[in-house]
Amino acid sequence: MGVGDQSLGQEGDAAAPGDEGGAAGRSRRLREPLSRERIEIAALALIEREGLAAFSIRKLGQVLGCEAMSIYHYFPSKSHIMDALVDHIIAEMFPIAPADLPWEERLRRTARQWRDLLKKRPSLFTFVATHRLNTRLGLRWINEMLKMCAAAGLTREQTVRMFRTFGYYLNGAILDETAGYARGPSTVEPVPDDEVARDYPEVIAAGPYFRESEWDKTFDFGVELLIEGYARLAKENRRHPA
Amino acid sequence: MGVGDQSLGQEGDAAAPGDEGGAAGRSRRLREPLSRERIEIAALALIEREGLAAFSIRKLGQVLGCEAMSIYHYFPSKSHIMDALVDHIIAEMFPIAPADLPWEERLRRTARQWRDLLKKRPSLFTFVATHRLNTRLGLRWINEMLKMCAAAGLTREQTVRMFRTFGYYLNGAILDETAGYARGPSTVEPVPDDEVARDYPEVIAAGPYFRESEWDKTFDFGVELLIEGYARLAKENRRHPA
DNA sequence: TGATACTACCTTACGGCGTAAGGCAGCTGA
DNA sequence: TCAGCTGCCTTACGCCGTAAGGTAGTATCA
Repeated sequence: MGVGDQSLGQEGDAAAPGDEGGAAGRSRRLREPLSRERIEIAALALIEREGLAAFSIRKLGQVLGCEAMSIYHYFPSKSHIMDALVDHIIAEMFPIAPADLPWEERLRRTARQWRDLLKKRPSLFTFVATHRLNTRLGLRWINEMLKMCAAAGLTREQTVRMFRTFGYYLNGAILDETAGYARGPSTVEPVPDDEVARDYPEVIAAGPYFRESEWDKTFDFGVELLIEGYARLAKENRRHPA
Repeated sequence: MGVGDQSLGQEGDAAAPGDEGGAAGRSRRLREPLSRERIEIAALALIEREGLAAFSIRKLGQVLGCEAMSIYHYFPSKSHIMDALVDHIIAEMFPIAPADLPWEERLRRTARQWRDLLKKRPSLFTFVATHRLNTRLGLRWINEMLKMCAAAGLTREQTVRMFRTFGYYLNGAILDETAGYARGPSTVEPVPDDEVARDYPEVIAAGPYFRESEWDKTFDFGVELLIEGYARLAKENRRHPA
């Protein structure tokens, strides 16, 4: 896959190669035209296949059967692509949990939904977690979530802190599961097992509950703890109205 | 700062330029010799000054007054440097909160300590959060934290889930404050303010509590909620012993 | 019908990156 | 005196994002 074989690659991937005239313009016809949507979908797939660090515009071009610079006709920079990808997965967070359910259940479902969604795209999530959700779609989602939290019956201030702390927990949990103690790019020189056993007995004793099979339960443990906390606050508010 | 002026840069930065012989070997003497420690400290400073994305071995070399490849004499790769940096800041987490304090207070203090430490190094934290703590020092810290959690009087299983969920919350919170809604590399094309006011009223209403001045309170809100949750679990255990 | 403008995509080139391979000066011990 | 080692430098390779400018095909209008 050197530099010299681009035109070959283009024609090779395409269908119906009957009437090739030989001119560069001809071969362009043979594949589906580019579009923002096509670029985004290919990028999402490439990122999860090769990892965030290995994702590049040039490789994306290879996958799409075009030159790297052609992509810049649809997105002004790589950052703009990344932004579009974040938006792409936020779109999958709609519709949110039905409004006729109790707020506890809605929160639970949203937590699960967000987690399931992002664990399908672990590589992209390491990007999502360290960037903003300031797009229109992101704001819409935050807006809906704030309404959901308001239904718990807390003060406005408590409602916002509830939204924030629940989000903290969610993202922290997913990040840990995604890039955490068990998977992903780990320390270059890990500590040998026998040394761990000798020097860090608590870690060993905790081992069974660190396993991936326990992640679901640990995640729910925290979610329920927080929901109970919010509910308890709401009950106190009712007992001592401002 | 082109490529051709390396040797000039070396001699210019150094002290005591009295006896320069002119040979390349001479000028080397004029600056402090390299060492792992010196490289780590320069790297930490450079990362916070220029950001994680802009951090490179070549720039690190410039700062240190040496060629990029000289650094590879002390670290086999950039990844190894990053690992050393993570270890460097974990070292600052010792000593942990005194063991004679109640576990609630120890947890509170550790939360604050971890948060204060990482907020001083926001750029590095975006790396820490998405990587492992599998070094000896990291394991030692986890080991101590597990002991701290065990003092709450929960079952072994609950203790581990407590450790995990508290860590989820901590890292999620710090990450959000570090790369969150208010700062850092945001969306390339932010939504205009008047559009936010029109379409996302809940976000506007929540605005006052999203401000940076509220972050401390929001952080503590979540910490206390979790600690109360753990304490309540412990009390239930005492009422219904296994 | 032919000129014009626009769209979609390609070519070339630049400066930066991590790092493999190898060189070379100065010191240390034999 | 000389071998070997330490500490650092030189060169080069194949990546990267992207600025600048080209070019073929299509649509529009005279």
